[in-house]
Amino acid sequence: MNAELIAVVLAVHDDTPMVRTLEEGRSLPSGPLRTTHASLQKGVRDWVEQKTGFHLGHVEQLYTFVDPPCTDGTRVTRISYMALTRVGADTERWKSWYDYLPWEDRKTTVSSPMVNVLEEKLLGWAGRDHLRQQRCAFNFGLGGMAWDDELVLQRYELMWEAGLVPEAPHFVGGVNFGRSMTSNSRRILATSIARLRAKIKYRPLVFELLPEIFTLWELQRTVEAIAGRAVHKQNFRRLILHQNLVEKTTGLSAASKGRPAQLFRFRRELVGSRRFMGSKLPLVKSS
Amino acid sequence: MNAELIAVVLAVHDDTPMVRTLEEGRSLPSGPLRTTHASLQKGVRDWVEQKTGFHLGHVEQLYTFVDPPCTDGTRVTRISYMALTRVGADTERWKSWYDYLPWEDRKTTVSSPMVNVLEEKLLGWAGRDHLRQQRCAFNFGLGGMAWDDELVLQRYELMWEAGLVPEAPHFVGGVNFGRSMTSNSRRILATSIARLRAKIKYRPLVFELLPEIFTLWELQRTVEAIAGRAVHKQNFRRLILHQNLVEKTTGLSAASKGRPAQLFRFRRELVGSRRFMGSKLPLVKSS
DNA sequence: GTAATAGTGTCTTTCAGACAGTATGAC
DNA sequence: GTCATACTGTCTGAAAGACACTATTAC
Repeated sequence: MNAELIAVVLAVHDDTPMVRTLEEGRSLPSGPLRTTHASLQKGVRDWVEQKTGFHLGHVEQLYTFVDPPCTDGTRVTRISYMALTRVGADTERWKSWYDYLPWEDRKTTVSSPMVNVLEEKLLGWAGRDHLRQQRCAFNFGLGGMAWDDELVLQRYELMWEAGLVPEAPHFVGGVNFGRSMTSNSRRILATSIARLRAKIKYRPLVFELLPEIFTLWELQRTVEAIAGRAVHKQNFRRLILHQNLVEKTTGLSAASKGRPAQLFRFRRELVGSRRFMGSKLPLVKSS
Repeated sequence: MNAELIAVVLAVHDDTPMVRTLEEGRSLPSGPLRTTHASLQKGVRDWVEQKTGFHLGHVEQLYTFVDPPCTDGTRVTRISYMALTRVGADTERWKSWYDYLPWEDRKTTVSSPMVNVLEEKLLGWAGRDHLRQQRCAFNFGLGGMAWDDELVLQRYELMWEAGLVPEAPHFVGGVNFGRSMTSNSRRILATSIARLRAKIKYRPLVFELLPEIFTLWELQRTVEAIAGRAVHKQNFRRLILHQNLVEKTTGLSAASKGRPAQLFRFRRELVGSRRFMGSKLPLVKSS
């Protein structure tokens, strides 16, 4: 056994982006590549679907790394994968992304006390170093710079470098920003979120996280959950409808309040022959 | 030895994007991960720099895959990397990308006989299958659809599926579109080109392929070589200059013909704290 | 002067972003 | 009717895209 597969299994449940975890949320599911597996991707699908019973809608490779060599000279290769699924209700083992990376949720935590402390600590680490200051400003959207939701990994790595996460050997202690995980699992989670956030802007991946039939408002809330940002409603609608990637179904949503919404279906046959929303989210200015 | 590193070493020489090859251009350099290597990336740097003497400016992981298991149950994990360098003159071992993927060079080969035959064969394969037709149109920019320079891998895979490359087990024979390579090397090359084309649009990677001092025209020609497309000169200038990522140097270029050009230097200190050209190339309409 | 390349100014079209208003349900 | 949510139409300002023009060299 020389290759280990790590899976970041993601779902969105109740407008919260969730990740499937083990050991009270301290690690990610992983398993060895078997000789019966025809490929790495098939290996991931196999044991995740077997173990959890979930159907994985989209599986994609993230990153490969090696452990330091064992005494006998062999070393384990670890290959991380992102997988999207629709079920995410088994709430014991599913945790919100933002439990681990709370600063990534700009929808609710902008200028929260946590973020204020975080920015303060970062700038303290930067000190008079102009380059560090620039990196902090760019990656965390400080000093008037725009927040870039795709820089998830860079932000985690900056936190690591600054010793603000327990995973770092030079952890300064004090406040804990989000739950930590064993070894580099939180880093892998960050990689996965970054990839997903980047990709939903040009590939129709959101639909893997939604039920077959959905309203535009549900679609928007799912995108917002993933991006961690509020999206401009009317412009989002315009964008989606101009793409012709969704089509109306006959029904209407059961509205508890207000006017019932039109239901839509993803035109799945167009995967592989269409782009999606032209690479940008229609954000609202407030963020 | 259970992990093998494969390197796609790229450079741009004389406005031609080059890749470093072995065995008369039929394979890519590769080598085993040693126990002395602290990480995969260090491993790649180590043996490429040792073997070739080139300094690698930027190294980035591409994709990992496994061979079918050996009789003893072990299987080799192969991890591919893209590496950028500035030297690319040892012309024996360096080949143009477009020798292998000639249809990717839209600057010179749009509506060439080769492309015409290629499109014809693709549509022949698609037949009456509407989905296949759509995929061909989308990926190869047929029927009025725009050419997307980032779909390098998708195009190669479509060629493979259609049996138009000798690497495919169901190769239909006849015309060879570009040089083929052993095993899946051409696929890895395609992955690398796709990654680079995508990334130069938002990260300042081009400068790793240019000398320290360059003119805007040289910068543009390097970008064009990579993207395989002609770029609108004035709009490209505007884009670059508005980014503040390059600064004038005192000198002027030695002009053989025409007015000498201003020389520029990349503000390397801004890597990691800047985007680059806002995610789009200013193309010229003719393409 | 011409040829050739470098560089500037500006017009037009497109689209992101924002706003105001109408429609349809529950009560 | 009010409240709440769904949906439509349109204005504006900032870029993308395109075009016309000036500048500086070699000959």
